[in-house]
Amino acid sequence: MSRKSEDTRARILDVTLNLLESGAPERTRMSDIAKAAGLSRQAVYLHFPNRADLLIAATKRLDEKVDIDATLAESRAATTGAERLPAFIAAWGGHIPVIYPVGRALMAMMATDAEARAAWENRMAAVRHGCAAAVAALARDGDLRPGLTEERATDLLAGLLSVSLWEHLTQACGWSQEDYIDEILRLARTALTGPG
Amino acid sequence: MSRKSEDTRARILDVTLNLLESGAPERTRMSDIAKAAGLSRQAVYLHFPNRADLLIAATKRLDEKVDIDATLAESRAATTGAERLPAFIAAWGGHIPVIYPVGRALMAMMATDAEARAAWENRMAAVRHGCAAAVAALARDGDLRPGLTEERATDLLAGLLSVSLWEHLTQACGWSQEDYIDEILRLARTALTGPG
DNA sequence: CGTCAACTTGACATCGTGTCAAGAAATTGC
DNA sequence: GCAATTTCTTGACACGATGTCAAGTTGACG
Repeated sequence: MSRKSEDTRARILDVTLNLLESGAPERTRMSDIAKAAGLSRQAVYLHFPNRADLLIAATKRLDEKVDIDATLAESRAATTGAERLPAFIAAWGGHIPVIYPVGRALMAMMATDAEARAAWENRMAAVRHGCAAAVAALARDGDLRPGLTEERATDLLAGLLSVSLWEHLTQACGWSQEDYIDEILRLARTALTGPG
Repeated sequence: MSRKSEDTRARILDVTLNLLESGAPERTRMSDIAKAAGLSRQAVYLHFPNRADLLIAATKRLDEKVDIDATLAESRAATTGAERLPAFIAAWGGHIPVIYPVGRALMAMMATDAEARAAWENRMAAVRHGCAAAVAALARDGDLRPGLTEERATDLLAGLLSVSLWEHLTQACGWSQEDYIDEILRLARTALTGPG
């Protein structure tokens, strides 16, 4: 694993992310990626066994770049549920547009590729984990709406923070990111903590 | 257009719906459909120009079968917004599991096929129309939360009633249909009419 | 100089969609 | 009941994309 090989690998991933972000996600065939990286199509296969693995690696690279952990640390710092919920929603909600292009490509592969599906579900499980933590904080404070189990509340919050709903409101309906965050927060609050 | 041709066409559509509903939606290639209908693959192309058109026709056939219009008429009969909202949510929410198998196949095609995308968006526009009507009824009664425009409220309601959210809660999280309806109704009420 | 890793070139297999042409079988019209 | 027309079959083929294989080239480093 020489320096050069690592560089090429990184270049492939960067180029892939660029292609996905630059408007035409259907133009990210293996040959498009290779061309953009200044390589032959086969050279790409020397670094990634298949397209699914390449896309998954690209999401991981993106995570490193934007340091999602640091972003989420902020919400983990909040002690009370009432503070943690908006912090988490702002953090994840703000991260969705960043991962959306590559997430979209992965979601498109899910239909056919089991590996892509597993990778995406794995990422969503991580989000769910964050949801569960926020819900637990609410529960600890006794703020959870009566009759709502923590698990149910987590399901609900994860649903409200799904990429699909974000896509619907911001992409299809044209909401600003700010409006999206505000409305989802309001929704989550009333759904989880009940009226009042 | 003889009787026989119509019959064959209908048989193809029924068989397609059966395949989609019967667990293995990825096993609905043109050849699978043909085999299940007792036809050659090419015969299917004599009735439908391509897979997208076939799936779209299948959704239309499904609509006829379950008479979605009759179902929605019930919600249209409600006069006040407070009555109309739950009626509409129950009607559409109850319809989702019926159209889910074919909707899923169409959604999977959306990534590549522009025609499939247009067909699905067209259907979703119809749902949005129902959402708008329910929102309008609330607005007429003065029940809409202050600061929320009718359009925004419609966006929100359509998002809450999206197939994706239904899929997440009932398929991924295992909620019962009843729990789903209850929770979405509660969410919609608090989101649209505000606390109280 | 020789070796090894990275890369290229070009051919090929596979899968699913969609097309085409020639002919068989069934239905319909007269 | 026969002829015309429609429905369907058989079998071949093109295409686009993924992924594989084999042989050869280039360049760095000891």
